[in-house]
Amino acid sequence: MTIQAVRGMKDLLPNDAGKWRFIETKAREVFGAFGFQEIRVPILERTELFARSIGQATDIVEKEMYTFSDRSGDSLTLRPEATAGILRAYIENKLHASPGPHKLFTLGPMFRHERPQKGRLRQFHQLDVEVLDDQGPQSDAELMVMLTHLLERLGLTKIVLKVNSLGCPDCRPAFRQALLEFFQNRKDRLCEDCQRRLSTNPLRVLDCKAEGCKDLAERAPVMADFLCAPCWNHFKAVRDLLRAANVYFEDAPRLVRGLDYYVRTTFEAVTGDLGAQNAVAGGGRYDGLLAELGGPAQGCIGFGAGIERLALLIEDRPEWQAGPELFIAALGEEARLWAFKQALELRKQGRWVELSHEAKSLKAQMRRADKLGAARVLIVGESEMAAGVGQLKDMKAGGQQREVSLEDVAQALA
RNA sequence: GUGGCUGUAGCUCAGUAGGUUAGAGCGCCAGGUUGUGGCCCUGGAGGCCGUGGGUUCGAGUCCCAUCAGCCACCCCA
Repeated sequence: MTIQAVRGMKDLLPNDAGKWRFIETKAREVFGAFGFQEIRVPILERTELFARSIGQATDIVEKEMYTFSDRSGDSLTLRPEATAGILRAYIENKLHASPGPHKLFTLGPMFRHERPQKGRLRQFHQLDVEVLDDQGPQSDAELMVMLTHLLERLGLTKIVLKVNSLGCPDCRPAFRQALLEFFQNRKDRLCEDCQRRLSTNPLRVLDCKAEGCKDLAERAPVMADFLCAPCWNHFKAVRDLLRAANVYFEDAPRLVRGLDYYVRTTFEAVTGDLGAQNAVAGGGRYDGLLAELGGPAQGCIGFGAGIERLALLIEDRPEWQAGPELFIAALGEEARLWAFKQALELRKQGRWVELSHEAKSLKAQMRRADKLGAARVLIVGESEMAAGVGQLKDMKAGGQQREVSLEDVAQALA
């Protein structure tokens, strides 16, 4: 049997690469304008790093990581998300020694052993952005403004930003307790999964999709009522800043994110066009995590955006399929040799030039030029070689043709 | 990890109650034009019918397993 790709891992073929390039260049432009600098970190880290940062009880750590021991017996895992590695690098390279905030972005593959479906792969790619060493609500707002701006630049308008605050270690316990009591008293109306969640992570009951749980969640206590003064002020400031920036967003009191480390602000960019996978980007504040990993006690916030999911929402554009500037159609040995050399010459000047490597009929060469989407074709046959001229044909403008000197083809193209 | 659906040419799909050489459209190649693409016409190449077993005189068609894809749950990007 022929060897197949590993399940959930897709090839990005040339036809689709244009869209990815579009996403990545737009992202670099936007991130750059907002002062973010690129960082690249390994996709393989010690397992412990993820276990400690993402949270032992999360699905990701419990059952979705690609973990294995290497030849020296160390337990390594393919990164399921980008934040942990960046924080590790930040601490290890003592980036915190210089004054913050540090604005970083990275992009690349992540790995989660889930069952693949639309918009969900085992190897997927994220644009990931982090602000390290900054507590202020401005960075929360700035990040969301930037995300919104990026989505606009990508031509995505049907995406809604959802915002919530999860409070902090000072105020969340009371909320959690209230939630627990509320659901405990109505336990029989929860789905099986949620009954289990009550003991593992009661907050997750809030965004369960089962009807009964949803109804109940509507009437459950909301975090906003439990936020301590600092958290409330922070939350209010963030939302005021978003309004000041004219960013449309919706309060999502039941938005809970899967990773343990989030505090205060969490947000998600959602769409209705991706089936069950409605999030194209998600993030939040994780103030305690850096210290947890042995770094300084600095506030941090970040988000990740799924490149595949963005790509699913973006329509193809003709300019991503641009063809060569020139196709040289040569007939006869002498002309073919000339074409070979001429093509190389033009390519050295940075022009995209194609030609047929086989002696094919003019018709076949023309067809090929058309298929490639060549802007122009230079026809050189035996009589042309003798006369030192070629027929330059414009493939777009109705096939107009004119005679040009073979002495300086580059000039004729200008 | 759980459940449902699907798997036939490069692509999108037909394929009658199991019966001889498996079809179409698009794409590809060639010719129609001694040297001119896109449209049209003609011809051609291309298929271990996902894979492995089984039932049967006979399996693309039925059964089982397996792999992959899709959809939902779960989870999230």
